[in-house]
Amino acid sequence: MKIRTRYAPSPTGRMHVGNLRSALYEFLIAKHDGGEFMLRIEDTDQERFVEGAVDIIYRTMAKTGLIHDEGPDKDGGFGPYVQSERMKTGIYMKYAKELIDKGEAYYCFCDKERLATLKSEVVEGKEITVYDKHCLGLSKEEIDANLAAGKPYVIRQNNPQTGTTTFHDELYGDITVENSELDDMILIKSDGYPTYNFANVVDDHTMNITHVVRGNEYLSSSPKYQRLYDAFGWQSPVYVHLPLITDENHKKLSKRSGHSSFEDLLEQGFITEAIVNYIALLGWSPEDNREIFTLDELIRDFDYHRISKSPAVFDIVKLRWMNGEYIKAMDFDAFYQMAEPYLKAVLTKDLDLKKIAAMVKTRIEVFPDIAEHIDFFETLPSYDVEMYTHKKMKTNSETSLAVLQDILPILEAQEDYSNDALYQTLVAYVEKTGVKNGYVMWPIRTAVSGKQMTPAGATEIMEVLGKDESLARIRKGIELLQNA
RNA sequence: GGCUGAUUGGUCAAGCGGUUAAGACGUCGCCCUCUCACGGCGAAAACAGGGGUUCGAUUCCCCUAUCAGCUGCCA
Repeated sequence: MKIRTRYAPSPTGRMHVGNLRSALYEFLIAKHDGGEFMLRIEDTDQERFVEGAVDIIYRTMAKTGLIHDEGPDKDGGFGPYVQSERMKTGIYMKYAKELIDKGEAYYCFCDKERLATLKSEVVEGKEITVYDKHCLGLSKEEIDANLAAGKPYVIRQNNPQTGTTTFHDELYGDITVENSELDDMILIKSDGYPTYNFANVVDDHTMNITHVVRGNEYLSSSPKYQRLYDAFGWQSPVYVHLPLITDENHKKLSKRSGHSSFEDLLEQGFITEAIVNYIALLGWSPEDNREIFTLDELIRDFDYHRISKSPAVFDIVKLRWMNGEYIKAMDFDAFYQMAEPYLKAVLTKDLDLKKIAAMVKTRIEVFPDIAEHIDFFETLPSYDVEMYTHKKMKTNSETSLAVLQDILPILEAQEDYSNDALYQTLVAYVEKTGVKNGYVMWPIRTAVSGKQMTPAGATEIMEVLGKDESLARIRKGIELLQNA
């Protein structure tokens, strides 16, 4: 039987990397097996629903290539399954009533006031409530009367108070809990919507989901879901619970912890493929030591049995490194297309942007890094004469002044300002005077850039700057050194 | 508090009874070099603690500690 998985987000905001990773793993598990992947929007909480959140999910899935295989018709393709839409068919209520008939669930008419009296303890500001099965004792007549009177109700699961329940997770093994620990959770809310707990089970079964893949935070409520499957007489799916992704403080990622949503990362200059690649490795590793994967390669190599069990810290430093690897591997045209806006944000003069882009390609990790490398092309920054002193190059203010004064006429006479020609000229000068390359190159590069570090050497910079600007900057350097 | 889970260098992570305990990021050093970066080479850096089981435990079991998640008419 083909594997069928689903990504089931609730539309409450941007997709952070934990959500994205769940979607990715669910996609990969299905695709590795030649199976099918579904998208199901879990919007049963009307209060937390955020306008536009479904679009964000949609955009993110499309951009990352996690395309679902099935769903209601939409724009000539497949839309997502949407729980609020499915609810209109009465599916959840139908199944809830089936459970009531079986004695596995019951109507509960308790109001908030009564529930409040059940609160037993306060731990870290959280009140602990365990429902006391009060309404389980209602007679058929009482229930009918309440219903007829239109009294608000919920439907609760009826869990036994003795014995144990066990379910199996592919990663964590058998997990057993005492039934007395199982609260009678609400299946249908008083607004008629199902809770996640219930809708999830009903949908996964009716959609023939074979592998339920979800975050670790559901591990402790899974026994309750297992009881639901058992109550219906349904075969339970294969469970794969994923370890949490945390921030650098080892706390569960949330919308406030940094800027770790997929769209935030894009805005910070990360590449989609690098993000997907990086998060694939956050909780999973291949048999070999490879780290760079395309989506297709992930599909081919992904074995969910190798998913780890312990939480992983989202490390933006390593993501930056990986992003840099992707940038270096890009072909130049694709790189230039993405780099151009960042170049133009800094450079307004008529300069050869492609040459500058090429200089910077191996030096950046994310696109916004470009700015700091190229600002000197636009205007010569003011700099200190100390910059002419470099121990390894054996240069200082005096030697630099001498070199620059000596070289100036040669550069003035030079017609060809291409990198190659300039380099030849300077190397010839170096050989003639018997000094080291750096002894000459350092002062020139300093003069034309005004910076300690540049994305290219002296001659490449002069090539881009052109003869007039290069000479002007060198003269300015001489002046600076003379006045020091 | 209760329940469940996790615990290999700062981070990701291999290992699935016997290893000099991989590799990557980061850090540091060296080489390359017209500076920096790229690239190459190298270094420092880990099995939470205590009991078992075993000829032998990072690997299996128990306890403790720590961390996390759940404990909602949220998912």
